Amino acid sequence: MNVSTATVSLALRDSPLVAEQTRERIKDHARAIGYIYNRRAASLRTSRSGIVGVVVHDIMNPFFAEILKAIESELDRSRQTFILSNHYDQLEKQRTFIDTLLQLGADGVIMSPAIGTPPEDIIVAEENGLPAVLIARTVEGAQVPVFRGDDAYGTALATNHLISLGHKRIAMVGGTDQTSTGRDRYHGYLGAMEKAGLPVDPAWRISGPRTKQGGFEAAGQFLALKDKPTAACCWNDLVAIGLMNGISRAGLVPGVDVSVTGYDDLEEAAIATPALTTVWNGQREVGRQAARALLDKLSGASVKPSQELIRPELHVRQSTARPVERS
Amino acid sequence: MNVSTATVSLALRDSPLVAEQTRERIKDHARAIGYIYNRRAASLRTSRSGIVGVVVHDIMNPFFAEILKAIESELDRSRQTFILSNHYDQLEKQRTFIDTLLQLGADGVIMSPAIGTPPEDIIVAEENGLPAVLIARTVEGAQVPVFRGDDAYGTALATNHLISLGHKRIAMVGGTDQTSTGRDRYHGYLGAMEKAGLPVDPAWRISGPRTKQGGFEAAGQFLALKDKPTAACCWNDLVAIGLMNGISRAGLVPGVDVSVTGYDDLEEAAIATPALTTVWNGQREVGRQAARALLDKLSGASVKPSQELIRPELHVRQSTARPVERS
DNA sequence: CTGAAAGCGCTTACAG
DNA sequence: CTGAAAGCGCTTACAG
Repeated sequence: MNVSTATVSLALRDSPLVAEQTRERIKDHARAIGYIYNRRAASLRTSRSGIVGVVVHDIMNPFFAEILKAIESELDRSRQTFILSNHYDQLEKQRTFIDTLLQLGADGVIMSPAIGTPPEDIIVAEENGLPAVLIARTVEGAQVPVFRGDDAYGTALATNHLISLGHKRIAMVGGTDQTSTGRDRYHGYLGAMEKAGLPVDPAWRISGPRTKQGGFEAAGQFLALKDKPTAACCWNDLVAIGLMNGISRAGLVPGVDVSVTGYDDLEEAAIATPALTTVWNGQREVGRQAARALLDKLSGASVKPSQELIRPELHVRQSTARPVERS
Repeated sequence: MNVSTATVSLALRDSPLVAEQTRERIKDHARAIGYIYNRRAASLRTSRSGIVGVVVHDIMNPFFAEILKAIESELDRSRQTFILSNHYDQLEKQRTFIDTLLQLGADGVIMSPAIGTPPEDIIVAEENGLPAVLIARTVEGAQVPVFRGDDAYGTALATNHLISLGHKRIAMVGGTDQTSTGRDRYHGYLGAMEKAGLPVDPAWRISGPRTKQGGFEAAGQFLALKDKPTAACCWNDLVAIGLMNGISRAGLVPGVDVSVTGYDDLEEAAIATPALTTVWNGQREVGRQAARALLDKLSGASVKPSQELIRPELHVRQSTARPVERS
């Protein structure tokens, strides 16, 4: 060939500094010998890796499915490789992952922070050249952009819907107060009840469940409540569907004997039996905007550490109806 | 500090070549200045990256959840970083991913190959130093280890169970003949029917659906069959649950009017209404063994390109019962 | 037990 | 438009 490595390097990256003919000749030859570009070497030199990390509680949770898909398609477009990881709400796992990203020289990270994430964890990452963007949950004190749904508004939507149907005793099933999301959703429910002048019995708060299995198991507790509520405002669709399954198993009919609302509007909500009334959470938007914000940061734009709240929408289906007064 | 970089390098990796005192001094100092190990540089030098790629159709599909978790925990133990990707059964996406792995100098790849993967794709990867292990699906002609369930045996289990309950007209809903899995499962069903001397109407094969949504939509087609089958042997749990939802929506009772079997035994199968009779597929074993095999390959052991078939088990629940003869 | 030197495969000024 | 040289941050023989 008789060209210098510099020329090869430029040619392969389509630099106009190389004559078209030379460029083609080099490219053909590269293809012919099965040349494999060594990104480690390039990255070592440029300190850009083309890698973006994404870490959430559990990538297998369908709640994240749409978010991740949106992130994936945004990043694909910018030819960034993305590395996914679960932290299962364990700070240690999250730290190990961030460490790995730093060692690999990742360009940035999108994270749904684990419960108890101190702002320092994020600050340290940023100081070491790993810009971060948060999704779904906030970390107080971390000066980074956050993208999530307006959770308080969303559960208020669901609760108001139940109230307007005539329900007065409404339980809130699932979720935990240890996350900003959990607190916000609970407050949305409380606020709606208060505004309607309805009393709230602390026993109506069944906290904890976050999965279908959890919702299923919570059915027993729910059905055993004295002065049983006529409706349940659930933490998410998984809990709602599990709860409905548990209610069916006990011989009652969800959507008739007990009204149930979900949260997230998973694909599954529409085909559940009965079809689930739920709150659409804008997951796709969350993913898209978070990825965009990170890419902006990477290209040097100054992204201010704002809270972006996506406005949820109520999707009414068959799992909610007027209360049946048993006398 | 006054030590050479060589000493630092050795000290940080706990080499016995460095005096304990020196080692501690170096480590303390590294911590103090917030030293971050540069894996790109190390990898460039050693040509070992500590990265393993995993690519499947869709990581959000719950079928892969247990497999991925098992792989994750095996790889974690060997301190390998794993990079996950979806190929959505698009060869191009799969190729791009393998290319990325090659460029990053990944140590190996575990893949559930996309439909139509030619053996060359795998051979090229291996020749470029990226050993591969397959899960769930086989690629004829690729000399690599494969780990999957014994699909034909599994659907035969389900079909025989239905036959033993007295069903004679049994449909097979979902899946595609374009994958080895699809063909194997269909053959298991066919074989069981034949062995029992039962005729099979080609119209009973409703191929295609692989998701809950797909199963839900297939309900219409199933219920419209002339001489409607009394049972459906489904491609997987998602299809089965979707089908049951569709059957309910049409006013029939799954598990009574129509018996339904699933495949995979997802967590969800046990809490479906009715609880789903299904075939446990040994996902955890598949993931564990595949990861082990790859790690063995990485550590230089010679791993023969065998087919490892995990033996499935039937889990009987409430979605199957004797046929109701309507006269 | 520790240090000086070479080299992994790129990219980027700098010369020509 | 092309080439020679330096350097990114490690690890690994090799000397001492």
